[in-house]
Amino acid sequence: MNAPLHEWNLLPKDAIALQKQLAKQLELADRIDPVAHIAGMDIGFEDDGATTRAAVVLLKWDPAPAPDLTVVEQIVHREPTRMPYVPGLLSFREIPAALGAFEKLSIMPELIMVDGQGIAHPRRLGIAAHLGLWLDLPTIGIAKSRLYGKYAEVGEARGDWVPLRAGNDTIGAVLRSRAKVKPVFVSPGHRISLETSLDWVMRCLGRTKLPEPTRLADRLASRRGQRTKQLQDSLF
DNA sequence: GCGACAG
DNA sequence: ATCTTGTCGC
Repeated sequence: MNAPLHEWNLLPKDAIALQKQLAKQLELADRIDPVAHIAGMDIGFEDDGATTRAAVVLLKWDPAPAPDLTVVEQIVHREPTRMPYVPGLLSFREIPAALGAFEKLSIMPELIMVDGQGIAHPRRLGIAAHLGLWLDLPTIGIAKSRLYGKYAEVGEARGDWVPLRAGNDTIGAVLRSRAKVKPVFVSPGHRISLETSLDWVMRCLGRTKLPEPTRLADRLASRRGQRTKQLQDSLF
């Protein structure tokens, strides 16, 4: 599964054409193996953007006796940044480093939660969808802000959600993952439906806005998250 | 033509 | 995304 450079270093027009082709291969019906492990993935940058830092956190999922998630592995993988950020083409900038991190994982998960959009994208190929296709694994996109789609106001209670739509299609959901806090944008990536995506996000929610897999990956990928963790650890 | 625009 | 302390609120 080595990623040839030509697959990622594309001119915008070619990247856009490729997205349209790949989107046709997405499966939006559930095709998920029994879930034993869930991974969270996020990207951060260092050296003023010169280095891309991919973080993957692997959690063990225990449904009984009480739903529980336990961290079993954490990977941080660094690579030189190869593309600038272009709205709509995020996956070409971040996936290469993400793949490097997944290759270092000793166990592959049955489900991946990605920081970013799934199909809630102008060409239905957000980073979660693109990664799901490449790894051939179920993926869910959980973004902290909107890239594409229209939506009505969401209720204030935790668990309330409204559809995120584009034309006549529902491409995701705007979910109030925590009472009175800005909602998150959930959209299926690959091999999963929106309903199941929402179920998993709710099941992985602690008392924070982001579900555990993405929250932990976020912390591992970001500078401030590392500093905060070290500070907390030093306080025992 | 004028905004909007994941991370 | 990143630069960054304290501070307001549940």
